Amino acid sequence: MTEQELLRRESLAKLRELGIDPYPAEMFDVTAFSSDITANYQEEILEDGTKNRLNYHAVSLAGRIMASREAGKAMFMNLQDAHGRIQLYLRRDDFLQGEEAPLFDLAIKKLLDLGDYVGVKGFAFRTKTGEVSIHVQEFKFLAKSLRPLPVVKKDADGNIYDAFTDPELRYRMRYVDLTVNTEFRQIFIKRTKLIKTMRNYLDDLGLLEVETPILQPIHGGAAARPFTTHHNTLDMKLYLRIANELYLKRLIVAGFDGVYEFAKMFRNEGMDRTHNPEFTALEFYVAYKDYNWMMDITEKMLEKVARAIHEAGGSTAQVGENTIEFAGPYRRLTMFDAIHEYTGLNVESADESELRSYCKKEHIELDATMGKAKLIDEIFGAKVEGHLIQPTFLIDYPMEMSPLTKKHRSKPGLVERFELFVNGKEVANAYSELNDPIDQRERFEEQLRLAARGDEEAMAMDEDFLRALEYGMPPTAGIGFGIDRLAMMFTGQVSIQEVLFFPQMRPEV
RNA sequence: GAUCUCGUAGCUCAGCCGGUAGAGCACUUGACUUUUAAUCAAGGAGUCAUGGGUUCGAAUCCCAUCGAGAUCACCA
Repeated sequence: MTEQELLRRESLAKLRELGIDPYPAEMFDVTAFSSDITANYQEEILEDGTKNRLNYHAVSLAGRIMASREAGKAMFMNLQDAHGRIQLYLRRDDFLQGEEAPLFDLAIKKLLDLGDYVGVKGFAFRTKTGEVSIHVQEFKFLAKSLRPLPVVKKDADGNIYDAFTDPELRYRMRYVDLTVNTEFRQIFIKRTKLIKTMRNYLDDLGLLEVETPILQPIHGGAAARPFTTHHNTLDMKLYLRIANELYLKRLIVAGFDGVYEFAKMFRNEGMDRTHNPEFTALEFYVAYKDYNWMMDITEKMLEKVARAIHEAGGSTAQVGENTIEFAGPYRRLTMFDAIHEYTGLNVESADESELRSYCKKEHIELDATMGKAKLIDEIFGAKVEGHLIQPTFLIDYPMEMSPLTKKHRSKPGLVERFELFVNGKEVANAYSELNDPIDQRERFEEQLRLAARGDEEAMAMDEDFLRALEYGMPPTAGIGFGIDRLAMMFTGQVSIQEVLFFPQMRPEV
């Protein structure tokens, strides 16, 4: 243990010797928050020049002591509660009566440490230097802190000194990060606002919020490597879901005409600043709709989200240098037109060997198993994706890449699919859902052929899902949103770790 | 998985053409009854990520391992 930790444990023991419980069980009645008092405190100057305090004559607040300044027989502290900070003013004379006599000199002056949770009662006033403060009349230890927090100081101009910035420590000890770097709390508050706004919007549309299995015997609905686990009683392999799509569609078969789920997904793949092994998706499915309807709904929903999060209610979000406008309509661009626009290639008429030689020329990595559809996807990823800064619906994908999507109503070889790109990143993926069970079976069989060729991410045949489709699924539109990526965009963050409370980390030694 | 950079006191960092460690804040003791990055005086605190090597001698040079970040690959 470090010197400071040992000293804090000694303080803890001494408090107990004084009969002060450092971890009292009874509740502490909080009647006010720091931010309300600093914002609303009022006083008047009387004719004789004395001050008359107009409100907060008796308040009770609780939080952590984050700074302490002794000034002779007086003391100033900064108390941090969930809403902000307020200065406390304590005078020795106020604590000299009766049994409480040792409280100031011993307990408060010597045994209180930065980071301790305390409760105080007193009245608000304004100090000589103009700061709204609490003149403390009663002081109670609520929880002792046995480790020193990093001390971050800010001067009058707002310059920050000794900021707690090491990303490893911040992510491993988010409790320290958010205690000390309180501005990061806003990211998570905005994230929750994002989810709530979406939930309210879908509820207003009449959709039903549902929960579907995380442990799945067949990992379906997306192309990704899964986490595997084992159920002892059933003695069977189970997968953590990589998607919930096939289960939500079963519920459409069941007769719910609109369902949604905010779902943690798990994918056993690389980690970087936009990927965490577990992440959150919103998927929703609505019967009797198609992907055109879904584009309209997406525009409306994201505009609502933007306005809910934007401080001034605007419909934009700032990501680095880019101001992103979330009010629709968004540009709708076919996959083929997009590639033509940014490369001059006509992929529709080109054959596989032409695409291959283009990729070779542009140093786009390939392998022999890639078919034309996959090559198109690679070219798109390398040449187009990064340019799509303002929200753009990329529509009408080649069928081979989209085994769960309905064939295009008028364009042979394509499917009714769109992905929404914002700031050069995919944030949503939507289809007119394939509901023809015979077509769906053929698509699964094609996936099996890809798997046999060595494609690790090809989808598995799901006989139960096919059985459900055979009973009949109405025409349906469905979409999945990457909530973490949206959260990054709406909070201006470039790393997914900044929008996850507890990003995945390697174990500490 | 590959490459590059980084890991020194509780925090933020300096020291790195080799001679067993420094600063600010935090901490301890003292002074100060309206201070606020409080101030003033004195003091304590480190297995320099871990293990090995080179050397008379390693925080410093070399190798390996662990952890982190960035870029790339896979993916959302």
